[in-house]
Amino acid sequence: MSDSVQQREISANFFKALSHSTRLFIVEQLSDGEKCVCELTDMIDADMSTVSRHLAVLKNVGIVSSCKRGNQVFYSLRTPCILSFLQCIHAPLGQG
Amino acid sequence: MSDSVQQREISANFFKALSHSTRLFIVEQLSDGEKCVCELTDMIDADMSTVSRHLAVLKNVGIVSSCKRGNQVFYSLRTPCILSFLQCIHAPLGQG
DNA sequence: CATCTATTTGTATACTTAGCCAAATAGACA
DNA sequence: TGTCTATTTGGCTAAGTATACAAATAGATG
Repeated sequence: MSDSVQQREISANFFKALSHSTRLFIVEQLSDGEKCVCELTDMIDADMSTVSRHLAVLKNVGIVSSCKRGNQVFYSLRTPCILSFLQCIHAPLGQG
Repeated sequence: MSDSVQQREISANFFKALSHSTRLFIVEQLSDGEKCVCELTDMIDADMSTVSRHLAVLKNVGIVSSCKRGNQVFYSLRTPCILSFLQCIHAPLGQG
């Protein structure tokens, strides 16, 4: 498989991870600093197991990383450059 | 629905449109200038109906626009800023 | 060690997406 | 008008995704 094909698959998976509003919400929340699953669950209208699965999706593509302390798992944003993406998207989409 | 909730849905749909390697390929091809469906179909190992549906997905979220001339439909990139996204993604993902 | 809290994973269900083939549509042009 | 080419849409199937609930796991603490 050529480099560019492989790169497109990586990018596609990256975008797929961001293609759910709950996961975008999580990314936004983590831009303030790390949060544990239970804190995020308090903010999201979904079962903790669902939130955990969303976090796993983000982690799989490298958008967040996790760190266990005590019996809590803290997630943090590994690629803050996503935040500038988000701002960048809004502008062009609004233009037409 | 609050503005930010709505904005997240828009962004999520935008990312969803980019979350398929065939569609990323199309975006790359269109960065060179407009192409008709048949040209794209020649480059992609899929039925023309499939390519047409991918183009419709991109058009729905405003990533491409279309223009009919004769009996051909030409698609072009409306948000070239996606190309800088793509470059931007690769860097952070490679970092760990 | 028993048990409590936080998290993840198994499983089932409902929904969505991708793909193909075939049929419909639309323009060009004899 | 009839027909050819380009494109889109209908309908189906297979595969993937989101979600909840329940069960399993792991650390903390009595």
